Amino acid sequence: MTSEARHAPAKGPAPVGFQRHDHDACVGGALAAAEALCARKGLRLTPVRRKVLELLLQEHRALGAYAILDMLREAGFGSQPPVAYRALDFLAEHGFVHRIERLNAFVACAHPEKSHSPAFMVCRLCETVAETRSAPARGALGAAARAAGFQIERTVVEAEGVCPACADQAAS
Amino acid sequence: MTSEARHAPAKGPAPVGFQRHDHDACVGGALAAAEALCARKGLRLTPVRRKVLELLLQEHRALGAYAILDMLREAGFGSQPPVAYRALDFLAEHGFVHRIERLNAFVACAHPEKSHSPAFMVCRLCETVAETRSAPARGALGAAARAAGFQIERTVVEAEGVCPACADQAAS
DNA sequence: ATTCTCCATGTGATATTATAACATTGCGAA
DNA sequence: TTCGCAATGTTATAATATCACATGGAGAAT
Repeated sequence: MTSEARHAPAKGPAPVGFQRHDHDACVGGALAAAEALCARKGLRLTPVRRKVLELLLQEHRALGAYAILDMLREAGFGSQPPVAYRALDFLAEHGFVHRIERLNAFVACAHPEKSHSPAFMVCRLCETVAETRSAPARGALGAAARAAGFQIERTVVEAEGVCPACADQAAS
Repeated sequence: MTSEARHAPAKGPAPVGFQRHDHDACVGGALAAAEALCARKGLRLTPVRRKVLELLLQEHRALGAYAILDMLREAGFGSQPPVAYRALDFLAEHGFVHRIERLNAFVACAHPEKSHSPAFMVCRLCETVAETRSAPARGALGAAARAAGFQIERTVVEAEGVCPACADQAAS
């Protein structure tokens, strides 16, 4: 047995889709893309909003609103909950971040360009989150909804399990 | 426009799968089944636990822990949060109720007999919840998980939208 | 250029959801 | 009997989220 039953949740930038990658380029690119998108759509990516997005991109995993709030405080922004929640609401509304219901936390969107129906894989050990796409309304759920006359507007799909890194560590 | 934009959340027993049905039989049957199942598995369906299950079956929609707690108090049980949470934890662990992450609330399971991977349809107007089955690990999500080496243990699938009753009311 | 309006932000207070920690009780097994 | 254990009760507190209202700054209307 290893000395910790649970991994430290914060150990350097975590993987996207559990893969290592060039993180600085990833963050910079995503921020630039977000700015371009906001400019095109007439949205205001204000300093707080930009900072929150940057923090989430930097971490590359789900952060709670209060963790974000702490970081905002350190960066010189307001430090009351609504500051964080408002920025998160804006970013989520426009698809730059997603809320992970299972964790009451937020994660930067992996492909904010096109609107999509996201699905997440959440590691129960290290809380890393990977995003993928889903089409839940296409399968059994969609059929049930049509049968019941229920109009689906949005779907929450979150798989809980163990990521490759934690599985390796547990096996060792 | 009707006089209320949002339905009252509590108006008599709400539908299962949005259909009307014989509710007393439904509650009684489910309670009896739960007792039988507990007896078979050596689980203790104590008075608090039974009461919580009964309340959820009776309401037939998602209730928050504190709503349940109020009802427990009225029924003469302990009135501190752990009383409700512990009963809910037990019931959820053994599949008698499900937690709706989107609402931070709980709903009685529609088919507790067999273990299953539930999916929910949650009306954003009246908060009625219908349960169906899903096989999310079978589709795109499963493929992504296999590709990433992620081991799925459990899935949360919740569709948010408008139920038939609310859609009718909005159209009228 | 002034004023107006709107949206974003800042702040204090509070609501809602959830858990920690510890005492007590009651039941079945040793 | 008494031991152990699981369930319950209770106090306190943590974590998450929203309300309400004041302030400030950018662009439009005048």
